[in-house]
Amino acid sequence: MKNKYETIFNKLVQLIQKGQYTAGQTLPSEHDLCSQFNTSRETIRKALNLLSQNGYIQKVRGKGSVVLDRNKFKFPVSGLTSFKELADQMGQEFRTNVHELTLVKGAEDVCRQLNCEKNTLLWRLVRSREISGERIILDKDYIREDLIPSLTKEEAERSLYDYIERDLGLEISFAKKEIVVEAVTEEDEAFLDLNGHQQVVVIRSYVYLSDTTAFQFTESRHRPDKFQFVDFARRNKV
Amino acid sequence: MKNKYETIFNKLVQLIQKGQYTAGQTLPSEHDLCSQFNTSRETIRKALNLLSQNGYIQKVRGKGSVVLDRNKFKFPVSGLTSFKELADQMGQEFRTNVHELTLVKGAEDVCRQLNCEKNTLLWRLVRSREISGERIILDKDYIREDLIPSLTKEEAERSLYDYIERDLGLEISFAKKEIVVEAVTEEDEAFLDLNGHQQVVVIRSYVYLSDTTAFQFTESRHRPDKFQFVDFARRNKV
DNA sequence: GAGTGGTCTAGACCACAAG
DNA sequence: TTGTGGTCTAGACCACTCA
Repeated sequence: MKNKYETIFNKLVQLIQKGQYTAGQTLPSEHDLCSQFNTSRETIRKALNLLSQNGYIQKVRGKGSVVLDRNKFKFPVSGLTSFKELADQMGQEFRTNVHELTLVKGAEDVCRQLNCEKNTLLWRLVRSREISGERIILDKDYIREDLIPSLTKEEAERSLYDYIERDLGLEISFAKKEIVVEAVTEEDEAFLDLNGHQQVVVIRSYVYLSDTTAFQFTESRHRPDKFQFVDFARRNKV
Repeated sequence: MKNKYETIFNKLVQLIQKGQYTAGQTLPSEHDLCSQFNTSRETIRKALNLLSQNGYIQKVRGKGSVVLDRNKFKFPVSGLTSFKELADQMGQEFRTNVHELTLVKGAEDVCRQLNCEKNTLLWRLVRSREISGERIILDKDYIREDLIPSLTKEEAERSLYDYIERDLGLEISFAKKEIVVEAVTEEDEAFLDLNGHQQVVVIRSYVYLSDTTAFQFTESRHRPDKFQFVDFARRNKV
């Protein structure tokens, strides 16, 4: 809540969620919003761009900012949504089991992805995720020890992102994700309730800090019947 | 090539691809770019935001715009990439087979998604996609006939997006995609080379025009061993 | 302290939609 | 014709990085 435009964005999200503006209506014009929030038009436009990027509105030239039916879009997962955020959003009961938290010397392929020397010390963190009593997801994380020197089972059980961003003050900047389908491994069979499934959906993520260093590689393995990915794509406009 | 900032964006992309600026280097400062392109700083910043959104650079406060190693990110599929664009990008040989192009009365579920009355006339288009001689992808499209009155097999074999955007002048604005894994259907078995796979990866897309009307629903069914999805996510900044 | 990007302002002109 | 959003300008001040 520092930036003016983020503050305005948050305020408008609240209003939309409260039903002040409903789907199909238009928001007040940019000119009006300037008066309401006592600010310049470019600042209002930044706030509206955030709304647009998050699927709240669609801007139509000559008409205005049309409020979208966000229920149709459920939740935009594209982005850096963590398991905790996701489970919170869906109102599901969930549990995290930490199976392994060790320091290992990074294998060649992992280190290449993390842009560090072979044999750099890495945290290896293996967690299974339980929703409604079933172990659905197996998360394997590799994290650079030189960047995150201390890491405990308790922090891993809560949320890694919370710990890294809130407690350590590191800023996560962007991530690349890759989704493929692969055959199950022994690890999958050991830690997941597979219900006879032979394949899992694998999401590999590379997470980067705001100084462009890669610091984490995650492999998230999902039972296919419980996997869903939602992406909300826009055409480029700035 | 109308907008100044898009022109500058395209120019900078060219320079990066030609190796004028390589990974790890920084671009000239925003101030310098203002002089070079004889424009204002906000305009330069819009061009740089496009570069950032497309994974070419990362901006670091106090330092500059760092050029990223885009090979590491291959191609960002998140967005409205069509099969043709994708195949072009990957330099693969591909072929499209049109199996069905008919006018049908929309079933209830499809019409609800397309935000139109039940029994509205819809084009039903079924295509399989062949890469290196294997039929890997089955695309099923439902398109509102009132918006796209004429549609021929030839257009469907080329690129639907080309036809809609270039020939009809309609502007595609945004899309929602959902990815799930499902059991194979009889249609899959008829039109795909499944190689014994029992499940397919299903991408359901809802495509919207710039006036917020939904006009297309697509179900894209992929053989799991050939499926890959790459997503490039950023933190919100405007 | 000099240089970088991040935010913000108060204008301007344009393209487009709708009455 | 009026009102809308889209683009663009020429400044300003701030926060951050690095020598």
